[in-house]
This record gives sequence, structure tokens and C-alpha cells, in this order.
Amino acid sequence: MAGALRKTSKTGAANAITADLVAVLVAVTDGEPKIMTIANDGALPSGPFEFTHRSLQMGLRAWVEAQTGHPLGYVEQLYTFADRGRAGDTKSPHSISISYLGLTREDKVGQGFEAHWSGWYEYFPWEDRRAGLPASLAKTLASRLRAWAKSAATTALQRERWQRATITFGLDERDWNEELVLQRYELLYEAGLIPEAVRDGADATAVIPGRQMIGDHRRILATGIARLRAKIKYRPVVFELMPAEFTLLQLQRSVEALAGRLVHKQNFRRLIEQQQLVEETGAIAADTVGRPAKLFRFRHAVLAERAIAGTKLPLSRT
Amino acid sequence: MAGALRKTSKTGAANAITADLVAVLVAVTDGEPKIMTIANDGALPSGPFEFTHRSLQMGLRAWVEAQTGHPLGYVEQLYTFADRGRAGDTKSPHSISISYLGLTREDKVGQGFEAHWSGWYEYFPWEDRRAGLPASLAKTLASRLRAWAKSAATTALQRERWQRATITFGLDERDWNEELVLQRYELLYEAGLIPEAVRDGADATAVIPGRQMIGDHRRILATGIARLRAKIKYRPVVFELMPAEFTLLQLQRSVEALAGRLVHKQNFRRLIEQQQLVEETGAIAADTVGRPAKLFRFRHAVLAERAIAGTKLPLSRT
DNA sequence: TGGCTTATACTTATCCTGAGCATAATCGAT
DNA sequence: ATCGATTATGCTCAGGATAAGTATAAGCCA
Repeated sequence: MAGALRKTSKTGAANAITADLVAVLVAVTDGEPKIMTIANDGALPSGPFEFTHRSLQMGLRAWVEAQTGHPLGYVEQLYTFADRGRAGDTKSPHSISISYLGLTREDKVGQGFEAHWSGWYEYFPWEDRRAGLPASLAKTLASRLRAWAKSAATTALQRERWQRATITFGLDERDWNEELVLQRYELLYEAGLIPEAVRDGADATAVIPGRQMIGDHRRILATGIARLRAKIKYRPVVFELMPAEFTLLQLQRSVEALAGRLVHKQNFRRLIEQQQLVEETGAIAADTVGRPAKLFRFRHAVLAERAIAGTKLPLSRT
Repeated sequence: MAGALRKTSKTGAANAITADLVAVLVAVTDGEPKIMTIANDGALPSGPFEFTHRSLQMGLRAWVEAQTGHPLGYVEQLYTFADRGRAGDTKSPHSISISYLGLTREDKVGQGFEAHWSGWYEYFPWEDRRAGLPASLAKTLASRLRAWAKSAATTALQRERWQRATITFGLDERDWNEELVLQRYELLYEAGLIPEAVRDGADATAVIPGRQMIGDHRRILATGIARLRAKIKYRPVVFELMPAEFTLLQLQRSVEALAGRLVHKQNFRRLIEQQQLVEETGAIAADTVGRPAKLFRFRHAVLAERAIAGTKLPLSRT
């Protein structure tokens, strides 16, 4: 009966909690993905959901604008989790975090704000494979992972750990799947290879390069990157990050920056053009090296035409 | 500074709210998708997140078990939204709903519980296209939508509305996209064609068939269906809904039931087999009509092998 | 002018997909 | 025993999409 339901639903004030709104705000400048950070680049913009907010999104917009001076455009929800400092202190969480992904163009951050644009690969150096595995990681990463796998109690567990490592990090001839950002972070966390985990109780053996953040923020960022990498493959969201006019190479560089891997140039153009995602502006890019490129703009009509349909980018995992 | 951040984050009790946990619990029986309902089939299992819960998921599990006697297996988060009765009363929401999708096999619901399995198409008759558009809707739906489009103020608006309708409902030669469950529901809501909208203030002109639910529950259900329809295409989640052993036709029927559309039999088998998702048990299905079919079981190894990789089902939109 | 760089057009081989044909195995009615 | 209905299973074929490469065009600069 609805009566019974109502009753159970109204435990009310006794179970009151607070909800934090957290934003992963992304831009791409000069072929580098940036995220908005505050607190000396150690935190994502965030703040509590308050009674004055008319909705979750509006609360988020209010906080981001207050902290960064930057108004939010495209926004989508990422994930909600109970925050408690991740390692298990046994008490129950009294606060939850609701995270969002926002896309914009980089702008001057208003004065008087402590917000900055930081390169997102500063937080996840291992996610940038455009030039292969970064030198700072080439030697350490795989061997640390193998050591972690070896340290398991049983051989079955060892094998299982190593299999997870090879899959998520594309080791042993497996190929790299750029979407597994969160899985990689979680695995490194489990392996005690990142500072947040050490802080949460593991022993501080050896840590992998990469800037840390407060609380769960780096994990939220990983979630945002993963979502964006997945989404650019089937929705025309890259254009939220592009200037009004751009060359096909600039577009390609942005996609590559987000995906952390390179794509075949000719095929990229074919795909973009055959889908009629863009149209020529008639203008030609100025001050460039090499043969000048045509400028294009996003055909906003596609948003109406297909509503939710599809975009394809040559980023499947071969 | 982290200090400043901390301060803003600790507005504390003044902004305390309650969080409800809501479950879309799905099973497939005899080729029909079912959802667990309570309150006389008018609500999804749900309850407030309480201090005794160690995490959001555990809170959800506790509520579902208490209300339905059914333990939860596979669970994933769906969406979080501020609940306020959807139409805008101007007050701020003091409660949020965190929704989850759960997959199981239908089981006898324990006695003494008011929970039932209901067919999900009772709530969304227009989503079942396995036998074409249901007769109860064939005439009304398109014409009602057209009327709604026509009722817009300007011709530009009219065109825009009709375009949305044709895209989401696959009218005018466009093809049906089974994933747009939520968009269709939202559009019908906007058009005042479902009871929840009427209750929320629109005028009760003509309403489309389909059982209603309390609050936002039908919208949450739409979100769950959409997610599941999307997910079966690239993750082996269908098997969570299958018995231990099954024939390929049973598997196909389950997929078709979820997707609400039919698939090409031979191609379906080709895809399943070439991906090595299943293995023969050696047994043969008993008491069937026609040539007896081999029984298969899910190869649980694939979960380890690919972790997050891929499954393909012949459900792309041509 | 030649060399460097980027843009853009085409080609080719392979794989995937949708659709259909053909045959096999079972049951029940005649 | 045979026919018809029903489901299972194997195979083919055409078209499209994809990955990868070759070739040519159009600028700049020394």
C-alpha cells in the first residue's frame, strides 16, 4: 500500500544528510585537455547543495560560478557516491557527493578567484599515450604492477591480479583501451601506488607520478575523463570544446588530446565529412605552416536532426 | 586553499536533506521483462538512506530485501535527481532520489510481502514493438502527437515539436530507436499525454494507455529500461537475467523482450557464438516443439578475460 | 628552386552486417 | 510411412564500414 510506503519514507530528520555538488569542468586549449581546479589545484570546484538551490544542476552552476567566475554551459551528471574518506572507517557516511561533467572553452578566469585551468594529464600521466607511454612511467609502471600481483597470497590470486593489470593497462600484447580510466585508477589505488591510498592507510612503499587531490576528487576526475572519452565516440560533444571556427586538424588534435591516443588523419576527415558534422565557413586558416587549411564550423542543425543519434570517431579498439 | 574549501563545505545541518534509494529491479520470464513493484504495483521498491547503512548500495539492498524478500545481485547506479513533484512548485527540494538498476531472475517473492513482478510494458505499452505498434496505440499516438505539435504558438515551434516527435517515435519513415525510452516518456509528459503530467497541472485532455506510478517512479523506470537496452549491446549483462542453462532461442527471446524489437535469428546466433560468450552444456532442451535445441551456459570466464571489453548484439539502428 | 610541412584525394584489402536460402531434426496427425 | 508444422543450424552473398597506405596539391622558407 502507498500508506505503508509513505510511512517508511518519512523517517525524516533523523536521517538527514548533506549533499555536495562537484564539477569536472573541461576545456581543451592548444591540444591539451584542461580541468578547472581550486584550492591550489588540489580540488575540483564544489559546494553543498543548499535550500536556496532550485535544482541540483542550478546548485552546481551557482557554486562553479562563485568559485571560478566561469558560467557553466553543457552539463551532465556523472555519479553519486557516499563520501567517507574511502578507506573504511566503520562509521556511516553522513554526506554524499553528486558529481557532474561540464564542457566549455577556456576563458580568462575572473580576477579574485582562486580557480585555475590545470592540464588533466598532470593528474593522470599514464593516461596520455599520444607519444607512447611517458618516459617517467615506462620502467616503473609495469614492474610495480607485477610486484603488486606477486605479493598476493595465493597463486590463483596472483594470476587474477596480473590479469586485471594486463587488461586495464594493455600490457602483454593486449591493446590499450582508453576508456578504462577509472578502472586503472582504482587498480593503482588498490595496489597502493598513489598517494591517496597511502594516506588512507596503506603503507607508503612506492608511488607513481601524478598530482593528487583532496578526498575523492581524483577519482571523480577519472570518472569524468572516462565518460568523456566514451561519449565523444557517439555524440557530437567535442564541438562544445572547440572555438566557433576550426580546421579539421585542430578538431583532430582535440579528439586525440581527450582520447590520449592518435588517430589516422585521412580516415578521421572522411568520417567527419561523411557524417556532415561540419560545414566550410569559406575562410582559410591564417598563419599556419604548410598548406593552408579550410576553416569549418559545427553544423548545429545536426543536434536537431539526430537529437540523440550518432557520431562516429575512429577510436574503436582494434 | 583547502581551508577555504572546507569552510564552504561545512554549512552542515542548515542544509540537511534526506536521500531516497530507489530500485529498478528487472527479471525476464517467458520472454517478458518484469519489474519488481510494491504499493499495489504503483511504486518501485525504495526507502530513505539511513545512518545504519554503510554505503548507498548497502542501503538499497537492505530496503529491497525488506520490502520484497528478494536479495539483490547485479546492481548499478542509474541517476540522482532532486524530487519535488516534477511540476515546478517554487520551493526547493529537500529530498533527492538516488536510483539503481538491479538484474535478477524471477523468484517466488517471500510471503507477507506486498511486492509483485509486473510486466514492464504495462507501464510503457508503446515501447514494445516486437509485433509492431500495439493496436491500442496504432491510431491515437501519432495523431495526438501531431495535435500537440500543432498547438504550439509559432510555426517554427510547431515544426520543432513535430521533428522531436518523429525522431523519438520513429514516425515519417524514420526508424525506431529503442534506446530513446526516457526521451519518449519526457515528450509524452510534455505533451500532457500521460496521467502524471495531468496530475501535475496540465489539463486532462486525452491520455495515452499505460499504467502510472507514484511520483517520479515511472520516469526512473524509463531511465532503467533505457540504460539496460543500451547496455545489453556492449556488455554481457543479459546473462544476469537468464537461468543457468538456456537455448539460443531463449536467449534471443530475452534480448528481444528487453529491446522491444525482433532480431535476425541466424545473425544473432552467429554473433553469440563467434564471441564465445557461451558454451554447450552437452544437454539438449526437453519438451520442446520442433527440432530440439542444444543447451548452453554462459562462459563466466569472459568476465575475467575481457573485464570491461565488449559484447555485440545485432541491435544497431539501420 | 628544392625541401619541409600540412591538406586533401584516392585505393585497397579486410571485416562486419543484414538478409536470405537450404537443410536437419523432431512431433503429431493422417 | 508420410506429410506438414515447427524449430535448429549451416552457409552464401552483397553492401558498407574500417584500417592503412599511396599520391598529389599548396603553402612557406632558405
